[in-house]
Amino acid sequence: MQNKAIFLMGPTAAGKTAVSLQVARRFPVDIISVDSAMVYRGMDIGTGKPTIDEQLVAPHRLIDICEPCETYSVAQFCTDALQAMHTSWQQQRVPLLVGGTMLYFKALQFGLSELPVADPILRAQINAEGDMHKRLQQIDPESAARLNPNDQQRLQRALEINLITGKTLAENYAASNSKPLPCEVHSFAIFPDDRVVLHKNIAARFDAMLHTGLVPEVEALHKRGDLNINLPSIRSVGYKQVWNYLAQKISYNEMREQAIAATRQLAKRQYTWLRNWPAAINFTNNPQQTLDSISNSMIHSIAV
RNA sequence: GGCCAGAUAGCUCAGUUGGUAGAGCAGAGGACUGAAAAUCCUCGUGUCGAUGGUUCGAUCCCGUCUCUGGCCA
Repeated sequence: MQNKAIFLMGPTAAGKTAVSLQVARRFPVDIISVDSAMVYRGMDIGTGKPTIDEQLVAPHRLIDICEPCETYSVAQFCTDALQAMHTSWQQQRVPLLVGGTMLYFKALQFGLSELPVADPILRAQINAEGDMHKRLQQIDPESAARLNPNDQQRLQRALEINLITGKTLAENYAASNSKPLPCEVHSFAIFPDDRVVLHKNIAARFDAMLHTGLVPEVEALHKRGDLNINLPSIRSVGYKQVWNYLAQKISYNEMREQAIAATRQLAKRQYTWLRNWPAAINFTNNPQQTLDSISNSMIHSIAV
Protein backbone atom coordinates (compact mmCIF):
# COMPACT_ATOMS: atom_id res chain seq x y z
CA MET A 1 0.00 0.00 0.00
CA GLN A 2 1.19 3.45 -0.91
CA ASN A 3 2.15 5.64 2.02
CA LYS A 4 -0.11 8.61 2.62
CA ALA A 5 0.10 11.92 4.40
CA ILE A 6 -2.32 14.73 5.12
CA PHE A 7 -1.30 18.37 4.98
CA LEU A 8 -3.38 20.86 6.94
CA MET A 9 -2.35 24.40 6.07
CA GLY A 10 -3.80 27.78 6.83
CA PRO A 11 -3.02 31.22 8.14
CA THR A 12 -2.45 31.89 11.79
CA ALA A 13 -5.62 32.01 13.91
CA ALA A 14 -7.67 30.05 11.38
CA GLY A 15 -8.29 27.14 13.75
CA LYS A 16 -5.87 24.49 12.51
CA THR A 17 -5.25 23.03 15.95
CA ALA A 18 -8.93 22.39 16.61
CA VAL A 19 -9.31 20.61 13.28
CA SER A 20 -6.21 18.49 13.75
CA LEU A 21 -7.41 17.36 17.18
CA GLN A 22 -10.82 16.50 15.81
CA VAL A 23 -9.24 14.33 13.15
CA ALA A 24 -6.97 12.75 15.74
CA ARG A 25 -9.94 11.73 17.89
CA ARG A 26 -11.40 9.79 15.01
CA PHE A 27 -8.46 8.42 13.08
CA PRO A 28 -5.02 7.09 14.04
CA VAL A 29 -2.84 10.01 13.04
CA ASP A 30 0.41 11.43 14.31
CA ILE A 31 0.41 15.18 14.32
CA ILE A 32 3.59 16.67 12.91
CA SER A 33 3.94 20.39 13.47
CA VAL A 34 4.97 22.46 10.47
CA ASP A 35 5.79 25.57 12.40
CA SER A 36 9.06 27.45 12.63
CA ALA A 37 8.25 28.89 16.07
CA MET A 38 6.70 25.96 17.91
CA VAL A 39 10.01 24.14 17.68
CA TYR A 40 11.36 26.34 20.48
CA ARG A 41 11.07 25.31 24.10
CA GLY A 42 9.68 27.90 26.48
CA MET A 43 7.72 29.62 23.75
CA ASP A 44 4.24 28.25 24.32
CA ILE A 45 1.60 30.93 24.67
CA GLY A 46 2.81 33.23 21.90
CA THR A 47 3.20 30.44 19.35
CA GLY A 48 -0.27 29.08 20.05
CA LYS A 49 1.23 25.71 20.86
CA PRO A 50 -1.29 22.96 21.65
CA THR A 51 -1.61 22.60 25.42
CA ILE A 52 -0.27 19.58 27.29
CA ASP A 53 -3.77 18.10 27.38
CA GLU A 54 -4.27 18.68 23.69
CA GLN A 55 -0.96 17.02 22.94
CA LEU A 56 -2.26 13.91 24.71
CA VAL A 57 -5.00 13.45 22.10
CA ALA A 58 -2.42 12.19 19.61
CA PRO A 59 1.36 12.06 19.40
CA HIS A 60 2.73 15.50 18.51
CA ARG A 61 6.09 15.80 16.77
CA LEU A 62 8.51 18.65 16.12
CA ILE A 63 7.30 20.74 19.02
CA ASP A 64 9.84 21.79 21.69
CA ILE A 65 12.77 20.32 19.83
CA CYS A 66 15.27 23.13 20.27
CA GLU A 67 16.33 26.00 22.48
CA PRO A 68 15.46 29.60 21.62
CA CYS A 69 19.18 30.39 21.41
CA GLU A 70 19.49 27.94 18.53
CA THR A 71 18.60 28.48 14.88
CA TYR A 72 16.27 25.98 13.28
CA SER A 73 16.02 25.73 9.51
CA VAL A 74 13.96 24.45 6.59
CA ALA A 75 16.50 21.78 5.84
CA GLN A 76 16.49 20.55 9.40
CA PHE A 77 12.73 20.52 9.29
CA CYS A 78 12.67 18.36 6.16
CA THR A 79 14.97 15.83 7.78
CA ASP A 80 13.03 15.79 11.04
CA ALA A 81 9.62 15.66 9.39
CA LEU A 82 10.55 12.85 7.04
CA GLN A 83 11.91 10.82 9.91
CA ALA A 84 8.73 11.36 11.91
CA MET A 85 6.63 10.36 8.90
CA HIS A 86 8.52 7.12 8.48
CA THR A 87 7.91 6.32 12.11
CA SER A 88 4.18 6.83 11.58
CA TRP A 89 4.09 4.63 8.52
CA GLN A 90 5.94 1.87 10.32
CA GLN A 91 3.20 1.93 12.95
CA GLN A 92 0.43 1.89 10.37
CA ARG A 93 -0.52 5.41 11.28
CA VAL A 94 -1.05 8.44 9.06
CA PRO A 95 1.11 11.52 9.50
CA LEU A 96 -0.95 14.70 9.72
CA LEU A 97 1.26 17.67 8.94
CA VAL A 98 -0.25 20.78 10.50
CA GLY A 99 1.03 24.32 10.42
CA GLY A 100 1.42 27.66 8.78
CA THR A 101 5.06 27.77 7.78
CA MET A 102 4.50 27.50 4.07
CA LEU A 103 8.14 27.31 3.04
CA TYR A 104 8.45 24.20 5.18
CA PHE A 105 5.48 22.60 3.44
CA LYS A 106 6.90 23.46 0.05
CA ALA A 107 10.38 22.19 0.81
CA LEU A 108 9.01 19.01 2.32
CA GLN A 109 6.71 18.20 -0.58
CA PHE A 110 8.93 19.24 -3.47
CA GLY A 111 12.39 18.91 -1.99
CA LEU A 112 15.37 21.15 -1.42
CA SER A 113 18.60 21.34 -3.37
CA GLU A 114 21.69 20.12 -1.59
CA LEU A 115 23.32 23.26 -0.32
CA PRO A 116 25.83 23.98 2.41
CA VAL A 117 24.48 24.63 5.89
CA ALA A 118 24.58 28.12 7.37
CA ASP A 119 27.98 29.18 8.64
CA PRO A 120 27.67 31.91 11.30
CA ILE A 121 31.34 32.83 11.16
CA LEU A 122 31.33 33.18 7.40
CA ARG A 123 28.12 35.19 7.58
CA ALA A 124 29.68 37.59 10.07
CA GLN A 125 32.62 37.96 7.71
CA ILE A 126 30.33 38.64 4.75
CA ASN A 127 28.51 41.28 6.76
CA ALA A 128 31.74 42.92 7.83
CA GLU A 129 32.95 43.22 4.26
CA GLY A 130 29.79 45.03 3.25
CA ASP A 131 28.24 45.92 -0.13
CA MET A 132 26.87 42.46 -0.65
CA HIS A 133 25.03 43.26 -3.85
CA LYS A 134 28.15 44.57 -5.55
CA ARG A 135 30.14 41.55 -4.47
CA LEU A 136 27.50 39.17 -5.73
CA GLN A 137 27.42 40.98 -9.08
CA GLN A 138 31.06 40.04 -9.50
CA ILE A 139 30.81 36.36 -8.67
CA ASP A 140 27.18 35.51 -9.53
CA PRO A 141 25.67 38.24 -11.73
CA GLU A 142 22.60 36.16 -12.51
CA SER A 143 21.59 35.88 -8.86
CA ALA A 144 22.55 39.50 -8.23
CA ALA A 145 20.16 40.56 -10.97
CA ARG A 146 17.38 38.45 -9.53
CA LEU A 147 17.79 39.60 -5.93
CA ASN A 148 16.84 43.02 -4.70
CA PRO A 149 19.85 45.05 -3.47
CA ASN A 150 17.95 45.61 -0.22
CA ASP A 151 17.33 41.96 0.43
CA GLN A 152 20.29 41.54 2.75
CA GLN A 153 19.22 38.13 3.93
CA ARG A 154 19.16 36.49 0.50
CA LEU A 155 22.24 38.35 -0.72
CA GLN A 156 24.13 37.05 2.28
CA ARG A 157 22.98 33.52 1.64
CA ALA A 158 23.91 33.68 -2.05
CA LEU A 159 27.39 34.91 -1.15
CA GLU A 160 27.74 32.26 1.51
CA ILE A 161 26.90 29.50 -0.96
CA ASN A 162 29.33 30.93 -3.46
CA LEU A 163 32.19 31.20 -1.02
CA ILE A 164 31.71 27.66 0.25
CA THR A 165 31.03 25.83 -3.03
CA GLY A 166 32.80 28.08 -5.51
CA LYS A 167 29.71 27.82 -7.69
CA THR A 168 26.77 30.08 -8.45
CA LEU A 169 23.32 29.48 -7.07
CA ALA A 170 22.02 28.24 -10.42
CA GLU A 171 24.94 25.84 -10.76
CA ASN A 172 24.22 24.49 -7.30
CA TYR A 173 20.53 24.06 -8.06
CA ALA A 174 21.30 22.27 -11.31
CA ALA A 175 23.88 20.00 -9.73
CA SER A 176 21.62 18.54 -7.09
CA ASN A 177 18.41 16.67 -7.53
CA SER A 178 15.87 17.69 -4.92
CA LYS A 179 13.80 14.78 -3.70
CA PRO A 180 10.04 15.19 -3.56
CA LEU A 181 8.08 13.56 -0.76
CA PRO A 182 7.86 9.78 -1.36
CA CYS A 183 4.17 9.46 -0.66
CA GLU A 184 0.66 10.44 -1.64
CA VAL A 185 -0.15 13.87 -0.24
CA HIS A 186 -3.66 15.06 0.54
CA SER A 187 -3.59 18.80 1.06
CA PHE A 188 -6.20 20.84 2.87
CA ALA A 189 -6.26 24.51 3.68
CA ILE A 190 -8.60 26.29 6.05
CA PHE A 191 -9.10 30.01 6.37
CA PRO A 192 -11.97 32.45 6.79
CA ASP A 193 -13.45 33.74 3.53
CA ASP A 194 -13.74 37.15 5.07
CA ARG A 195 -10.53 38.89 5.97
CA VAL A 196 -12.37 41.05 8.50
CA VAL A 197 -13.29 37.88 10.38
CA LEU A 198 -9.69 36.74 10.40
CA HIS A 199 -8.52 40.14 11.65
CA LYS A 200 -11.05 39.96 14.46
CA ASN A 201 -9.89 36.47 15.37
CA ILE A 202 -6.28 37.62 15.35
CA ALA A 203 -6.93 40.51 17.74
CA ALA A 204 -9.02 38.35 20.06
CA ARG A 205 -6.39 35.65 20.06
CA PHE A 206 -3.58 38.02 20.92
CA ASP A 207 -5.59 39.52 23.77
CA ALA A 208 -6.22 36.01 25.02
CA MET A 209 -2.48 35.38 24.91
CA LEU A 210 -1.89 38.48 27.00
CA HIS A 211 -4.49 37.27 29.49
CA THR A 212 -2.91 33.85 29.80
CA GLY A 213 0.53 35.27 30.51
CA LEU A 214 2.42 36.05 27.32
CA VAL A 215 4.32 38.91 28.98
CA PRO A 216 5.65 36.77 31.87
CA GLU A 217 6.55 34.08 29.34
CA VAL A 218 8.68 36.50 27.33
CA GLU A 219 10.03 38.02 30.54
CA ALA A 220 11.40 34.62 31.49
CA LEU A 221 13.17 34.44 28.12
CA HIS A 222 14.39 38.03 28.53
CA LYS A 223 15.91 37.25 31.93
CA ARG A 224 17.87 34.25 30.69
CA GLY A 225 20.61 36.45 29.32
CA ASP A 226 21.55 34.21 26.39
CA LEU A 227 18.89 35.55 24.03
CA ASN A 228 18.64 38.68 21.95
CA ILE A 229 16.38 40.42 19.46
CA ASN A 230 18.35 39.15 16.45
CA LEU A 231 17.60 35.49 17.05
CA PRO A 232 14.94 33.87 14.85
CA SER A 233 13.07 32.78 17.97
CA ILE A 234 12.83 36.24 19.52
CA ARG A 235 12.07 37.88 16.17
CA SER A 236 8.91 35.89 15.75
CA VAL A 237 5.53 37.55 15.88
CA GLY A 238 4.47 38.64 19.35
CA TYR A 239 7.78 37.81 21.01
CA LYS A 240 9.61 40.60 19.25
CA GLN A 241 7.04 43.19 20.31
CA VAL A 242 6.84 42.03 23.92
CA TRP A 243 10.64 41.94 23.99
CA ASN A 244 10.75 45.58 22.86
CA TYR A 245 8.15 46.44 25.47
CA LEU A 246 10.22 44.78 28.21
CA ALA A 247 13.27 46.67 26.93
CA GLN A 248 11.13 49.82 27.38
CA LYS A 249 11.35 50.77 23.74
CA ILE A 250 7.59 50.84 23.26
CA SER A 251 4.56 51.20 25.51
CA TYR A 252 2.22 48.37 26.42
CA ASN A 253 -0.38 49.70 24.03
CA GLU A 254 2.11 50.06 21.19
CA MET A 255 3.27 46.52 21.88
CA ARG A 256 -0.27 45.22 21.58
CA GLU A 257 -1.04 47.16 18.40
CA GLN A 258 2.24 46.23 16.74
CA ALA A 259 1.94 42.57 17.63
CA ILE A 260 -1.58 42.33 16.25
CA ALA A 261 -0.52 44.14 13.07
CA ALA A 262 2.46 41.83 12.67
CA THR A 263 0.14 38.85 13.00
CA ARG A 264 -2.14 40.22 10.29
CA GLN A 265 0.86 40.73 8.03
CA LEU A 266 1.97 37.17 8.67
CA ALA A 267 -1.50 35.93 7.77
CA LYS A 268 -1.42 37.98 4.57
CA ARG A 269 1.83 36.33 3.48
CA GLN A 270 0.32 32.95 4.27
CA TYR A 271 -2.67 33.77 2.05
CA THR A 272 -0.27 34.60 -0.77
CA TRP A 273 1.37 31.19 -0.46
CA LEU A 274 -1.99 29.42 -0.39
CA ARG A 275 -3.37 31.27 -3.41
CA ASN A 276 -0.39 30.22 -5.45
CA TRP A 277 0.12 26.77 -4.01
CA PRO A 278 1.51 24.65 -6.87
CA ALA A 279 -0.40 21.46 -6.05
CA ALA A 280 -4.07 20.73 -5.72
CA ILE A 281 -5.51 21.79 -2.39
CA ASN A 282 -8.85 20.86 -0.99
CA PHE A 283 -9.84 24.27 0.22
CA THR A 284 -12.01 24.15 3.24
CA ASN A 285 -12.76 27.79 3.40
CA ASN A 286 -16.23 28.09 4.76
CA PRO A 287 -15.93 29.51 8.25
CA GLN A 288 -19.30 28.06 9.22
CA GLN A 289 -18.28 24.58 8.31
CA THR A 290 -18.16 22.38 11.38
CA LEU A 291 -15.09 20.64 12.67
CA ASP A 292 -16.86 17.39 11.94
CA SER A 293 -17.40 18.04 8.29
CA ILE A 294 -13.86 19.27 7.78
CA SER A 295 -12.38 16.29 9.56
CA ASN A 296 -14.78 14.01 7.68
CA SER A 297 -13.49 15.12 4.33
CA MET A 298 -9.91 14.79 5.49
CA ILE A 299 -10.42 11.29 6.82
CA HIS A 300 -12.41 10.31 3.75
CA SER A 301 -9.63 11.44 1.42
CA ILE A 302 -7.11 9.02 2.89
CA ALA A 303 -9.46 6.18 3.77
CA VAL A 304 -10.33 5.40 0.16
C1' G B 1 -17.34 83.63 29.59
C1' G B 2 -12.11 85.60 27.66
C1' C B 3 -7.34 84.46 25.30
C1' C B 4 -4.11 81.03 22.61
C1' A B 5 -3.17 76.63 19.65
C1' G B 6 -5.12 72.85 16.62
C1' A B 7 -8.87 70.73 12.97
C1' U B 8 -5.33 67.76 6.02
C1' A B 9 -5.47 59.79 3.83
C1' G B 10 -8.17 54.52 8.56
C1' C B 11 -4.09 56.69 12.52
C1' U B 12 0.14 60.30 13.67
C1' C B 13 1.54 64.44 11.24
C1' A B 14 4.20 67.47 7.09
C1' G B 15 3.07 71.03 3.31
C1' U B 16 1.22 74.60 -0.24
C1' U B 17 5.41 82.71 0.02
C1' G B 18 -2.76 81.59 -2.91
C1' G B 19 -2.51 77.62 -8.90
C1' U B 20 -7.08 71.57 -5.36
C1' A B 21 -1.46 67.98 -1.44
C1' G B 22 2.69 64.01 0.76
C1' A B 23 5.55 61.03 4.50
C1' G B 24 5.56 57.29 8.36
C1' C B 25 2.32 53.68 10.31
C1' A B 26 -1.95 50.74 9.14
C1' G B 27 -4.14 48.28 4.78
C1' A B 28 -3.99 45.59 -0.26
C1' G B 29 -1.24 42.65 -3.95
C1' G B 30 3.30 40.00 -5.02
C1' A B 31 8.17 37.37 -4.35
C1' C B 32 10.15 33.37 -1.59
C1' U B 33 15.85 26.87 -1.75
C1' G B 34 19.37 25.90 5.59
C1' A B 35 16.70 32.99 9.65
C1' A B 36 10.76 31.98 6.57
C1' A B 37 6.29 34.05 12.57
C1' A B 38 12.21 35.94 8.57
C1' U B 39 13.58 39.06 4.41
C1' C B 40 12.21 41.94 0.27
C1' C B 41 9.22 44.48 -3.93
C1' U B 42 4.84 47.32 -5.76
C1' C B 43 0.37 50.29 -4.66
C1' G B 44 -1.45 57.11 -1.86
C1' U B 45 -8.09 61.65 -4.73
C1' G B 46 -8.39 62.81 0.41
C1' U B 47 -15.91 67.51 0.49
C1' C B 48 -7.32 69.78 3.24
C1' G B 49 -13.75 71.01 9.99
C1' A B 50 -18.42 74.14 8.23
C1' U B 51 -19.99 78.56 6.02
C1' G B 52 -19.53 83.53 4.02
C1' G B 53 -15.86 87.16 1.94
C1' U B 54 -11.34 88.96 -0.86
C1' U B 55 -9.30 86.95 -5.56
C1' C B 56 -9.11 85.06 -12.39
C1' G B 57 -8.36 81.17 -8.70
C1' A B 58 -8.65 79.62 -1.49
C1' U B 59 -6.99 73.88 1.81
C1' C B 60 -3.62 78.31 2.38
C1' C B 61 -5.54 85.31 3.47
C1' C B 62 -9.99 87.72 6.29
C1' G B 63 -14.92 87.16 9.05
C1' U B 64 -18.39 83.97 11.55
C1' C B 65 -19.64 79.18 13.45
C1' U B 66 -18.66 74.00 15.30
C1' C B 67 -15.43 70.65 17.72
C1' U B 68 -10.74 69.37 20.50
C1' G B 69 -6.63 70.66 23.69
C1' G B 70 -4.19 74.42 26.93
C1' C B 71 -4.13 78.91 29.83
C1' C B 72 -6.96 82.86 32.40
C1' A B 73 -11.45 83.75 34.97
